[in-house]
Amino acid sequence: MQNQDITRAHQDYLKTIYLLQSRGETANNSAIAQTLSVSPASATNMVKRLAEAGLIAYAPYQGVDLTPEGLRIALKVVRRHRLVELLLHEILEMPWDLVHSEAERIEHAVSDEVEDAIARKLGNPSVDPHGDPIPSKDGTLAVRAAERPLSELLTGETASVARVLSQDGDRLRYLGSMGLYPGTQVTVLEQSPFDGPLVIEVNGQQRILAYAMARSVGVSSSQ
Amino acid sequence: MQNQDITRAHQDYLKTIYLLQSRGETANNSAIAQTLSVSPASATNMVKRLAEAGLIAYAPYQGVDLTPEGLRIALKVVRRHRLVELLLHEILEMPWDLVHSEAERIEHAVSDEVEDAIARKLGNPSVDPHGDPIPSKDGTLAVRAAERPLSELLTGETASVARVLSQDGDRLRYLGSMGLYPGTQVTVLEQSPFDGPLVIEVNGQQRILAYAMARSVGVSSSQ
DNA sequence: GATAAGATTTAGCCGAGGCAAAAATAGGAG
DNA sequence: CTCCTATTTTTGCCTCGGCTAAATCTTATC
Repeated sequence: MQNQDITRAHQDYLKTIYLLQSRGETANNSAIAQTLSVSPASATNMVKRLAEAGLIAYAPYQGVDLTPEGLRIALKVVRRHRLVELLLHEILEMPWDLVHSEAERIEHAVSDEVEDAIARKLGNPSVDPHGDPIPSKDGTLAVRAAERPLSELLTGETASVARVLSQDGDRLRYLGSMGLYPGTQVTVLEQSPFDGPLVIEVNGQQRILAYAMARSVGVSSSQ
Repeated sequence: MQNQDITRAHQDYLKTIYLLQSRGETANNSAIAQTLSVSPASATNMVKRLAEAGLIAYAPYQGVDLTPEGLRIALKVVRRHRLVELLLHEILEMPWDLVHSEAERIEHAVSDEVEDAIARKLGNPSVDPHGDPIPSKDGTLAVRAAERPLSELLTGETASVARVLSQDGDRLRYLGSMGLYPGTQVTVLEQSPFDGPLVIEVNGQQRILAYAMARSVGVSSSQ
């Protein structure tokens, strides 16, 4: 049907809408425009075209929602993005703070065959290097253990890092430098009041972590 | 300077011009248009823009030639293309007849960092899965042993496959199915006159090969 | 209910990179 | 030297996906 005139731009918009919604934000025009570094007018324009193509439901001034077909494409793009991140990180051994922006371009050049080959090589992984879940081929997401921000752990509590939400290279590198990768165990030793910094223990080392940073680290109950 | 407004289209044209010239053909308008599956008018149009950008030398009706800067970019694209082919074939274990067309898209999404990471992982290879040489980072090509078509071997002569020139998936798969990969030893047992088929021995097996196919296999003296 | 502020949409524009049809040129045959 | 044919270029057009500025709608506040 509307098979293969889905351009890079279409994919980027659909992915953005999906990601905004999946993290609980409303996918309104300004959010889309801002995420894609595009003017609000351009976003409106593209949103109208996506609606015409049957990929989103849209009524002027009312925000947007993915149709089943739009969701299918968005999940495909997200899957490719995260598989590429893993390929770059695990096989090509690139630092984890670089892989996101690289994957942003490569995801659009990956075919079904390459997608399958990467997944096979990596053993059909279910999370990417930041702990974000990878949609399966048929568009389902693995159920994940309940997650809360590291900033909300109780003093003395231990949990394991489930995902790291920042997209910013410098912040990622900083968090990585103290060992806060998905899978790492972390204990909160002390918490300052009024959203102050935390003292945590990671890999036997004590560290101080700003509250804002701790909010971008998701943890789940150990084991 | 003219740093980063080199689009995918620019890269494709420069690469095409380079490849045409490197295999001895003149890079005239029709050849470029045909290779890129584009109308002659579009080719003229783009050629003019590349000339304005200082990437090719061009005078109307006189054909084109790469400037040093244009050559540099073309070699970079070719390098990325062939590295991606190897990545797909050797690490992701995709069949060799698929990797060319996949690399055609991925090459444009690869940054310097990813290029380096692939080369590192593969041990800085100098040829791709089809035996085509990979330009080095500084734009030099390894000197290769003299090559001639398999069709020109003398009866009884043994040589080793150096490269396989076809880009066509079916033909590649066919040649691969009889073991004619770069590196394989091949002996000509018999040749029919008037450009007739050859009888060859590959990996201990006797095979019959059409003259036209034999022309697309380059060989060099064994060892 | 009126209004100001903020979000969204419309209007009109641009450049990249395609196309087809028409015009111009090159180059070989006479 | 002239003419015919094939190639190349010009012309004029189109779509995609951006942009700014202006108009319009929503909504929160009085």
